[in-house]
Amino acid sequence: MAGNLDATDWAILAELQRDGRIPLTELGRRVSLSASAATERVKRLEATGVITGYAARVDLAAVGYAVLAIVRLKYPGSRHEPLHRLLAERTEILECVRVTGDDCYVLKVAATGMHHLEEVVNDLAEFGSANTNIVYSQTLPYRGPGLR
Amino acid sequence: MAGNLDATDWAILAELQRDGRIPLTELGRRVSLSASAATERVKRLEATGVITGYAARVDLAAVGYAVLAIVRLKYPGSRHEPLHRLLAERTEILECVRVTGDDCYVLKVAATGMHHLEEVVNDLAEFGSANTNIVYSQTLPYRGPGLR
DNA sequence: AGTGAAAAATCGGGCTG
DNA sequence: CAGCCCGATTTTTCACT
Repeated sequence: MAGNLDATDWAILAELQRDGRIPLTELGRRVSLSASAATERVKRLEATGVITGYAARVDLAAVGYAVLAIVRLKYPGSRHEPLHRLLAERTEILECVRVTGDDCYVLKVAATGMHHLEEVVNDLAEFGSANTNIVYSQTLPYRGPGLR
Repeated sequence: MAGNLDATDWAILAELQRDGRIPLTELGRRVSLSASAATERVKRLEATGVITGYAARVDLAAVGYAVLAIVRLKYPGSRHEPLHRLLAERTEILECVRVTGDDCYVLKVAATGMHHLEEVVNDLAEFGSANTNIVYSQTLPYRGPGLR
């Protein structure tokens, strides 16, 4: 966990977060480095765990998930294995974080429609009281750190 | 756009979401396609807007953001421009969705520490009542659609 | 789906502060 | 001594058939 990143490292992170598939030589060009130096930097960022991977961004609506929802789950007790099992089975659950406060978990759920969403929420409601909010629009789609 | 994806398309999406930087020839190998056929498929997925881009995943803690929080913002009225301006300035706000229900917006905020988080929340509280939950752990870090 | 030219990734070695 | 640059070899990409 090297927290010592210079301006060049940040520039590299910005470029790779914007376009994770740019050739390393092109990356070097953009941050004013030779191809091998850029490669070296990227390798180091990967090795130290700063860059954890690369992913294609997929449009949810385009693959049939018309509905996105935020579900807050109040989860009494401390038996968390059943929830983990559900997360493994239900691939419609895209994200799940454990948080402070009254709601123990906040989840992001993708569904093909309201009926489908209802099914997933039913499964979640087995564990505790589920509070669901439908997403109108992604005002700011996820951006990584350091990006404007 | 094109909601007609066959099993091969899904396999391609799964591979590219897991590792967005694999060579197309390697991708073809994994989904039992020739390099050119795989390339063709990927190009089509990009052109039809299914794949919207590629991004490096960056570990927030590793770049100095030790604290992650979910902020729910109750936003009275309908003047949304000031919020958009704040989103543009505060790069610590990583994500923002507009939702149904009492809370108008749900935001994801990364901060270097509690003091930093307080600053960001103060800015947000200018707009309405802000309800903040600190993230203990990412039970399920974001995964794209179709991934197990 | 195969082919060949262009481009990029990889590796080794040498240079500078 | 870490970080960068250069050039040769292997691999991938791209336009065309």
